Amino acid sequence: MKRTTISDVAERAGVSIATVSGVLNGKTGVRESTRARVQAAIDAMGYRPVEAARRRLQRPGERTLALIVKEIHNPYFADIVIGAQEAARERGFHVVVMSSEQDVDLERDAVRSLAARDVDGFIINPLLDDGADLSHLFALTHRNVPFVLLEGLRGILQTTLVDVDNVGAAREATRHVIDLGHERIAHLAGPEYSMHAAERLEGVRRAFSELRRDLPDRMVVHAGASVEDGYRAGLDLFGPGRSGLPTAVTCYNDLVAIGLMGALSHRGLRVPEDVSVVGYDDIRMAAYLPVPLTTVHVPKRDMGRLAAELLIEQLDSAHPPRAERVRLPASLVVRASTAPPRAALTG
Amino acid sequence: MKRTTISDVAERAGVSIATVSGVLNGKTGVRESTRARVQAAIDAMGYRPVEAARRRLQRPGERTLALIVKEIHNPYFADIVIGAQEAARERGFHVVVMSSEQDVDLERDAVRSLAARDVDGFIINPLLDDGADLSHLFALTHRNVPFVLLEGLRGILQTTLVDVDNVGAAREATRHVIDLGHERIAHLAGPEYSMHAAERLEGVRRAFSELRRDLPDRMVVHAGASVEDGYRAGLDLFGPGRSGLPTAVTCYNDLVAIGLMGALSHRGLRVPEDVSVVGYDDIRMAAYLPVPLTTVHVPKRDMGRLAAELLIEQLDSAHPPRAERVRLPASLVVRASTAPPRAALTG
DNA sequence: AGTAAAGCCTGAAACGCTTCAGTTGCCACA
DNA sequence: TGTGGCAACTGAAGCGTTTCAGGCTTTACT
Repeated sequence: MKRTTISDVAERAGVSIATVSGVLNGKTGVRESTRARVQAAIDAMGYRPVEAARRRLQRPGERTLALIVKEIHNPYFADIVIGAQEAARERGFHVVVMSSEQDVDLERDAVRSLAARDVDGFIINPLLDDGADLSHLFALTHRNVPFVLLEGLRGILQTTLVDVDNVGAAREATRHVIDLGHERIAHLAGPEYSMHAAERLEGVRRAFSELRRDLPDRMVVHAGASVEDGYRAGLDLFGPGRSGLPTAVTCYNDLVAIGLMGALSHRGLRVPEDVSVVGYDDIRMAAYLPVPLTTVHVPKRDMGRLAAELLIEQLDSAHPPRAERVRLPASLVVRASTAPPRAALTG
Repeated sequence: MKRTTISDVAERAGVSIATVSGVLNGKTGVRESTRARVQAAIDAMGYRPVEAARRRLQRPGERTLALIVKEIHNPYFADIVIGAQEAARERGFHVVVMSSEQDVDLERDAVRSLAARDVDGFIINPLLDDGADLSHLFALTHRNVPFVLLEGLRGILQTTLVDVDNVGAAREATRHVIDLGHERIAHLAGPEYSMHAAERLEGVRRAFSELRRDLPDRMVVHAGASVEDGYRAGLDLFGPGRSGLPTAVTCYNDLVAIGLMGALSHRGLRVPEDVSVVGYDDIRMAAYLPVPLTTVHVPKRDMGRLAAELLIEQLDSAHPPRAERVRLPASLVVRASTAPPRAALTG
């Protein structure tokens, strides 16, 4: 069964396709009786115009940007979306979002399907897994579809990257708890193959090595990126029968920190009295938690804005897409979840 | 400056457009030297194929669903997205997300722009504001683009609606705290023109009226839907110099409840000892909070799945889109944030 | 050297729509 | 009755691709 087209409708209504087109587009100069007849045919046949045939083929059409995030649940991305949407809207663009949910195949699929839908440009927070098959990104390059990355290595791809100095910020966060007097500090690291996770872990390591201190392997646990991951890791880390418990924990992100705080509470430990907790991202709720979270503020909204702006700039200018790396500032905001360790207080 | 087309490239490379098309699509039967020459022309001119001209015009193309949410920050929608994405993927569809951010114009725009991009169907959580201008939805009906709603009145539109019994669930939640012995119960209601908010408030009212009890106006505050809204409302509700403070608060959603708990903590009040708190939605983190949240579990993922399934069904079947309302079960899950009031305990 | 088979490339139709210059038919007016 | 004007409609071109039946070269064999 072939799809019903405008000529099927025209035939059925006994008019020309031009008339049907007129009805479809609310043009004047169609007699009411004709309009009704055409509309009846449309309804009867369940006709639906093929938009592809109108759009770019005839009109300039609206322009849209696609934003591909790693996990739709993370408020980190929500703010980036908001920022990108703002900037895009100001320039007459729309933003559609797809989530790869940490699945490389989904990411690849998303890029392909959106590219086939004439999306004008992409903002992608890519999954950088082991093999790092970036063919879908190269395909974009190949077809002159511009994109901006939100995570990744410079140089790997000839394109723009918007991010923050994760190593530096994580170092600063770790330094904060060290300076507070903590000795046993754990780090709940993010997903294995995430560049962000690697960078933040590197920052933690750097804070230690700078002071010629040691970060024991057991103090680093790869937890994941969700509240539940943080909760699980926390329950485990502070499990019964454990000795040498950390007095401070830095987390991959705020979600993990929130989960950790839940676990601590369930273990009867208090924040910050018993354990100091540091997050990362500064998601909106961080400041409103029962114990406001000390965390690294990442200018997510600005990142979204900037990514969209740079992308649109590339779109409108000629073809040379510079491979620049824009680093926005990120810095620690100290709230109530960190304090000197009890030992230091009483000692 | 007109857009570069395939024939511009062909001319420049000194070949026919068919050859360029071949190169573009990686067809075999193109000499390496030719391919290189064509590719050079493509690169030099920054040529980018107009996807609209290929897609539906020639091929069947991939099918995609659009999901329009009210606020990208609410994890409620994240779960719906996940569910819809799962169901869609199983059936070979993609899902793109747009957020209206509580702005009717944005919603209208989103629908229009996506419809123009040949999205096959919509799942929409519509904004039902005062005037309730639904013209963009009628436009969809008019063009035979099927859609499923996640909020709204039956009958207003001839279409499918997937939701839960908000009135019943909110009633149950309120009943829970009443049964616990609370007398002074406040409700942090959602955004003014939200149907969900109205239904939930109605449920609260019903719980009271069934018991011939009174719900004073000052115990109902329209707070909004975010953590910050809950925090603000909480700070205000439990502000200094206030008397007759509530001993239990039911909230529009979990985010608001989280904000409220933050405010209570900052006011030196404890949950549930001083104040019981009930949320709504059962977002993922609800169970992992320091004080696990008593809340109404809404099967968000299932709602997403179901919405996608029903939509795809409509897509594949003939044209009669039944206007059915599917109600999924929602029920209270009692966790640690609710307890009998102190008075009741000591009394 | 002649020819069949391969390999490479092209012309033109087709995809489903919009648009616009006409054409037709009708009515009002002189 | 003739003329003009207008409203309603139509035919065909054109949008940027893909596709496919050939056509022209080259290669490989005899």
